[in-house]
Amino acid sequence: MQKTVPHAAGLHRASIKKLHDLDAALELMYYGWRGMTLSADQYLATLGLSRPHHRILYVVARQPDVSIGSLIEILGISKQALNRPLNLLLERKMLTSRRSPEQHRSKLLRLTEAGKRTEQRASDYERKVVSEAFDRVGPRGAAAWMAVMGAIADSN
Amino acid sequence: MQKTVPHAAGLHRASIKKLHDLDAALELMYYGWRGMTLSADQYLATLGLSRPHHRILYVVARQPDVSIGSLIEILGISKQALNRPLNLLLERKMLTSRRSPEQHRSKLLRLTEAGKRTEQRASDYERKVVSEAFDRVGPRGAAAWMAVMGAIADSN
DNA sequence: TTTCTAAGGTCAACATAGTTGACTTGAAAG
DNA sequence: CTTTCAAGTCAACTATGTTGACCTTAGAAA
Repeated sequence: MQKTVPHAAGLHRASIKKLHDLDAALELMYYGWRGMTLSADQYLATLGLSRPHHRILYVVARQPDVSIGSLIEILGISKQALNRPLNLLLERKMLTSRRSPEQHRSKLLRLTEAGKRTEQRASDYERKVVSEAFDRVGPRGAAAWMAVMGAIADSN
Repeated sequence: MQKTVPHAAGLHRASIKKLHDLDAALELMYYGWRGMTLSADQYLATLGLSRPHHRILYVVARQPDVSIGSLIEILGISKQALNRPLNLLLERKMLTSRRSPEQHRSKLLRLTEAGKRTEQRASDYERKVVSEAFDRVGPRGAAAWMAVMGAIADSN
């Protein structure tokens, strides 16, 4: 989880024939996701971190004092899958964990200053990509993008 | 690659506080990608297949007689990583591989009827999701979505 | 007080998807 | 005949996830 920093490929969009009207949209979703996360992932890799660490930092930044159980639910992964990246972040002192005064059962997670810094920088890379794209299409285009993505996200 | 069919979680979008203006967009990209691929992945799982198999089928459907080398380049993965899913598809007779008459070195890949059927169904699930979302926002919204995604995809 | 329950933590085994590196094979080209 | 190159294979590894089983801790209830 923190050793090699492999490939770092840029992977230009391959242009292949379209069989259907919507093929371009399918490919754009794939390359869009990769395009948004690529620079953030490269930054995170320099710290020996990756996507799951970022997801944890992202959520804790927005829900300070979140419990482990809630975090598991929000991230949609198992407790065991959360365990390793979470412990790495605690070891690296990007997160603190304390028991709440009243609800002594749960632990409350917070970001340290280092954690906040890292979360911000990684998320900034992603926001920068989105922001530049939004600038090209104006506020109405951005709103339409949000509407489409919302419909897709809620389609299940 | 073809045994258990785990979790199949639906994972509703978690609504967490927004620290920045564009946080909603970051989250929509994540949930959008998942929303588009979820039903296709569920279908593929019933066949013991998954995303990498679909990616192979998708490309070969659109570039019949593609060589292994080109496929590697288009998919952006290593020859060794391609090997297992590709062989499974050959064993399952979803793909055929033959040597070309003139360029006898390279192998040419094609979909069998079964391969075409599977590729179509899986891609249909994805197109259906996108199509319904596009219907809600109209052609101008769809065009804006494409423009934003194109800008994001090409941002590196 | 003892017992039950819920949250958290840990360990083992496994699946999947990728990586490098080191080969072999088979056909084309010199 | 030898070299070159595409393809194929084997091993070892990393990373991210999954189940299942089990333990610890602490609050709640009997």
